[in-house]
Amino acid sequence: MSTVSERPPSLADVARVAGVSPSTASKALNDRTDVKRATKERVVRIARELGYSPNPVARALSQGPTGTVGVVTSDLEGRFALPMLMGVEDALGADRVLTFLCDARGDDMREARLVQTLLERRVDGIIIVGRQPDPRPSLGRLSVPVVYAYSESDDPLDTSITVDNTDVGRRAAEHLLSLGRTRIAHISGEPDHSASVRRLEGFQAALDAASVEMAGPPLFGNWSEGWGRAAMGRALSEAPDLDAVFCASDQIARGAIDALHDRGIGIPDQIAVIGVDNWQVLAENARVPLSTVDLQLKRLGRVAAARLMAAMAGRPAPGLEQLGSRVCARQSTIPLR
Amino acid sequence: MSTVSERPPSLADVARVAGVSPSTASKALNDRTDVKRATKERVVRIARELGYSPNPVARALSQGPTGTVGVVTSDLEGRFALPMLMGVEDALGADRVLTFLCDARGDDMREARLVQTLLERRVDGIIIVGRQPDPRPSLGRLSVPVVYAYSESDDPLDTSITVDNTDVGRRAAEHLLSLGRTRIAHISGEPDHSASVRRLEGFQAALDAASVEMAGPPLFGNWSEGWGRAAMGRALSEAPDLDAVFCASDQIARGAIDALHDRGIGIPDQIAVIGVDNWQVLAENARVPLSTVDLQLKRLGRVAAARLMAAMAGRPAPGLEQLGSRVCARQSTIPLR
DNA sequence: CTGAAAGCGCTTACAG
DNA sequence: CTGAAAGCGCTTACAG
Repeated sequence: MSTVSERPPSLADVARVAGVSPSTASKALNDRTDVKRATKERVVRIARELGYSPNPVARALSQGPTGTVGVVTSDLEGRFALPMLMGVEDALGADRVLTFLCDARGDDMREARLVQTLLERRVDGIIIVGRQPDPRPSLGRLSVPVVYAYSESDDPLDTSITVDNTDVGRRAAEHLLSLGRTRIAHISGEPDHSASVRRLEGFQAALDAASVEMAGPPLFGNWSEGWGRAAMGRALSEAPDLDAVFCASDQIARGAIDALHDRGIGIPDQIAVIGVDNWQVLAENARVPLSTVDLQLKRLGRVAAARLMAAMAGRPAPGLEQLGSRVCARQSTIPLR
Repeated sequence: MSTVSERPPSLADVARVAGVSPSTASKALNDRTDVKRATKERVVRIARELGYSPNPVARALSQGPTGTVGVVTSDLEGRFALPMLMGVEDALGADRVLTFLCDARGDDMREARLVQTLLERRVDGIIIVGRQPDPRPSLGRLSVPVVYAYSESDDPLDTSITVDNTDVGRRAAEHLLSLGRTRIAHISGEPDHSASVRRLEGFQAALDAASVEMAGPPLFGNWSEGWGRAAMGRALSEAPDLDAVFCASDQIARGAIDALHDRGIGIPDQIAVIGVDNWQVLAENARVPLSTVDLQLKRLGRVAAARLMAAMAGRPAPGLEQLGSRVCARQSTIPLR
């Protein structure tokens, strides 16, 4: 237990001890030109000795940028926001720029209020993290830059960073094809989510390119394990000679694995299974560890933060940027030797 | 798309339009005494008309509190921090107090740096969210109040809010006993986690109180599904006449359910299963929806924030506060009629 | 009941 | 190269 510090040393304290004016001390500490080398070194040394750290509140008041950004999410319950948050933190450098995290709870009014509050707090920028990869209404022009992550803004002049879901479908297909599988079914999620639609498109395109036909029609339902269990049964009756299944989420894939297991069907020797998300706790702990397309959400967070910083520095990059994904292969597609 | 606003109106602007001095305007807006009623109303009206909102940065500089708190977590990957964060946000009121969220990534050095950064930012208080319910080193006395949530501080003079894990074990046992089960096994997690130890204690105590003997020795391993699957088999050979099993986490319980399912054992008619965490995506989607002891982490977050606000208001409550849990019954213990 | 003045801690033209 | 002065936007004794 250290003792309670009095008042933390101010610039004025440093200046007094160093025997210079506050203005000079400020310049010395901020690497401004026109400070004698010796003076600068002395000030810096004394600042360190005194344990001086500039008061960001005061600095913000006089200087402009506050060194804070706001992150508004709607998915704190879910698992998508977290990896993105970590990426944002990485890119921002938690020591330099701090993030205000606010959860809109899926309420548009609440979101508007939060954005307003962040603006009042004079954040330097805002990242809006969506919860579905579907377009969402733009916030319009604000007094600070805004970047939309995961869900794109419906205004093409805004900066949006999302997952390229056709790429997801394509990679899943190519992975299975590369293993020699040709009787591939597809179990998807909600039919009206763009994630479902785009993943199917990419999947279909890759099959087409390989002149392989999909085994049975794509099955749409929801994103749950229960649906995965049910749909797997249906897929098997549509195409009894299946040798692989592409599930549009890890939860669905977990259900599919259980359904196959119950029928005594070997994974991956008889049927290979691949999911989407790389949600570790689900994928690694499946009875057969699950191969999956990793959305690389942490990277998405990093890119979003990088674009935000660029915009704050006066270099906005309007438009939609879609990030690629990556297959993470485990035993559900690649048997242990 | 609204247009970019010029400079937001300042107090001085409001004062000028209202024909009063900035001091008077400030008092009027802040409900200070000694302002003529009419004056006050005029200032308030004009402030509203101008869309004035006080600059929190300036206010913080002159007044003291910044209206911000820091939350340092180590579990952004995991699922425990999130519900707590939501509780914190609820209690703080996201419109009044904003939270800086920082993830220490399980690195003590990084944690120390983050706390330092938060202090420099002049947060009004700090909440340290742990990732295991084991004691963690105290940060010592800081210049602002600190509350430890989930993991308690090793200094009893700090304010810590945690889950009462003996209560967890007790409730699980009482729930199963109330259903008439008497041959109850226990599959736990890591043997050296206090969560494991305390949950066993509570469980044992409740069995003792009912003069029921535990079915076989408690099984320790880790918190994973894989362990749950393996341990369930072992529990069955230790006590073939089992009629219930208390798993120390939902993940373990999921594994146990799978193992029982594979053996054709009916849940809950033959064996009832209860887990801990109420991690919805796991519990609700199990092939038999999982009964579980809910840790009420959101509430824990709310309580932690409430204690922090009390401390910031000069009413600290040192010591450890352990919060009770609650059984959330689903079909794995209560059969559908 | 109102306002002039000082101050929170820093930065930045501007003079010297 | 250095420092006095003004200012960022607000609050709070203190005088009137």
